[in-house]
Amino acid sequence: MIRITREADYGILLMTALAQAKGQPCSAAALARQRRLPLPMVSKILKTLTRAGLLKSQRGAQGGYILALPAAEISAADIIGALEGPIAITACSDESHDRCTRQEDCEVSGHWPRINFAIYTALQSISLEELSQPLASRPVRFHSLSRATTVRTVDRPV
Amino acid sequence: MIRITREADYGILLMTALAQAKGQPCSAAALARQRRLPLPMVSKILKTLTRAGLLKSQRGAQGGYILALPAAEISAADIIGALEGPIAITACSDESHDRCTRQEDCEVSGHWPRINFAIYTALQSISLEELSQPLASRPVRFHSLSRATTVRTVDRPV
DNA sequence: CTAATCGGTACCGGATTAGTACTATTTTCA
DNA sequence: TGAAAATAGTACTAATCCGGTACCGATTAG
Repeated sequence: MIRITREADYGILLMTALAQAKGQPCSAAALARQRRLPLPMVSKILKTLTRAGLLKSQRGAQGGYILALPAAEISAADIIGALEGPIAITACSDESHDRCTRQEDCEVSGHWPRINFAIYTALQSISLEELSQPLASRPVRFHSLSRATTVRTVDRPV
Repeated sequence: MIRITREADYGILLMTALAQAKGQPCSAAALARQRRLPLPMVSKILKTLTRAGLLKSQRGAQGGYILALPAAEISAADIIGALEGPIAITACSDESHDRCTRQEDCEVSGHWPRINFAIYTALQSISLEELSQPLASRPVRFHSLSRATTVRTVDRPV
């Protein structure tokens, strides 16, 4: 399973909360209560998102965080990217490519960027605005994605 | 950064090797040598891919592995899915959804499937055949994906 | 019957991540 | 002017997860 860190997971939860607050500043404590997440973690994440330019912070009493941009202009890729660094898959395809000493033999190395780009595009096509609209009809349950018809997979217990 | 396990990474390397071998059975040892990967790991991965129906195995002397389907009919999603389970992001969106006790408060929970589906589609659009063609022009270096224009991210040292 | 090869399970060490604690800085408000 | 509220930053710890290994059983060719 492709994975992102819990930090990014929480990040999306927090950003949607802020999007729904529509301009009203929210303190880290209020957000943590609302989403039932550990406060220190929430603080940390909000700080990172602020440094990334996705949030604006106001210190002092009555302070808090607000979105730095309209929700429509923030994508899932932005949020995840801010919290996890550049969106890229695999040890072989990020900046630390140097240590991949078998580059010459690694015929696919040049192909990972294509895969990464596909994923990046997919994530960028989803805006925070969409994510923060409580969906009307109850969840279409995609949870186990149907596999390709020609192929069966084993379902590992997770 | 979004990550897959090294298992899936190796899996793609091995599958491309087998695709290039075009029907000629390859032993685990031969593949490990060719790709310079640790043999036990290679064994493990090939076994999993076989169980998933992507490879056929032949035991005994002169045995080995071959693709179970034409390379054009195998996608990156198939390979990654076989090695990592269903393609899904985050603890909150897979089968073990039960343990996500804050489901009611979690407005986005219904949206993860959309994100997952986008990624799944992106991965499925890339066939093993494409991946195993040594690309003519040397790698377009996407390595650091350019971020959204409106947003700056901190580059964590990886 | 022997060697080669795949099949399966159990286990360990190390890296990464989640989470915490503490302190400094800034701002509001009485 | 001082106290309280809130963010900012850094350093640290504990637990989880993953890569990798070892070992033995099963199967087939010659």
